[in-house]
Amino acid sequence: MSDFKPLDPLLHSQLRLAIISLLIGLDSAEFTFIKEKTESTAGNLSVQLDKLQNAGYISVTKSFRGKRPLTTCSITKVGIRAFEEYVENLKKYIE
Amino acid sequence: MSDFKPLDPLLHSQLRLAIISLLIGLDSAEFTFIKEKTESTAGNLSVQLDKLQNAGYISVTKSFRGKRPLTTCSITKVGIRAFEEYVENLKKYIE
DNA sequence: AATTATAGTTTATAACATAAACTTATTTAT
DNA sequence: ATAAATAAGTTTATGTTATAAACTATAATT
Repeated sequence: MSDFKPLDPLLHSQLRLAIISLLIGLDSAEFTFIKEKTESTAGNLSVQLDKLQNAGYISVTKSFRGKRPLTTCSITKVGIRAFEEYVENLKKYIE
Repeated sequence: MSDFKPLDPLLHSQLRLAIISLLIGLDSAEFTFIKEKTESTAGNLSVQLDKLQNAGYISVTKSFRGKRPLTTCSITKVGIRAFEEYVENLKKYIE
């Protein structure tokens, strides 16, 4: 029972894992907030958010605050489930 | 204190993590044993063992069993320390 | 009116993970 | 004795990734 289960490659990435880790504790988060918390560059963040969204792990809403673009993200149920499974599998590697 | 510390890229890789995870519980392990346990291909394993060795995380000894080549690996103190730190950092992401 | 700041997106590139092909030697079968 | 198959890896090729750099568009400031 000490098998190494495959780790979801979408989550086994430092930045995407940090994003999900952050979102799982929040209702939603803004692009700039995620950027600050994860200390990522905007470009990298933009790309990784896209991937998570395409996988259905997060939902991304684009709107405006005043006249400025505002990108808001939140984790989906699919994302939560994927994260839980990832963590479960990962633990076999690190315990 | 919920900062996302950088994750050692050498360990944040499914196969290398599995290798280290395996070796940390053993005195040493043979190439073929690691290959079976991690369900990796020989090529991939060979490459990843090289990387871990170059980083000083494992030591690799090449000898012969009878007339066949025999590659034996074991984790080093540096490797143990790196793994411990990796796990410590990783936990911030998954707790 | 220029410059700087905000909020991102798109593109380019270097590193990576992985599989496929290859090497060298050893058994086993014909 | 020779050919085929197995063992134990290594090397090379390739497709993906992560990341940074460059860019776009608008807004605020000097």
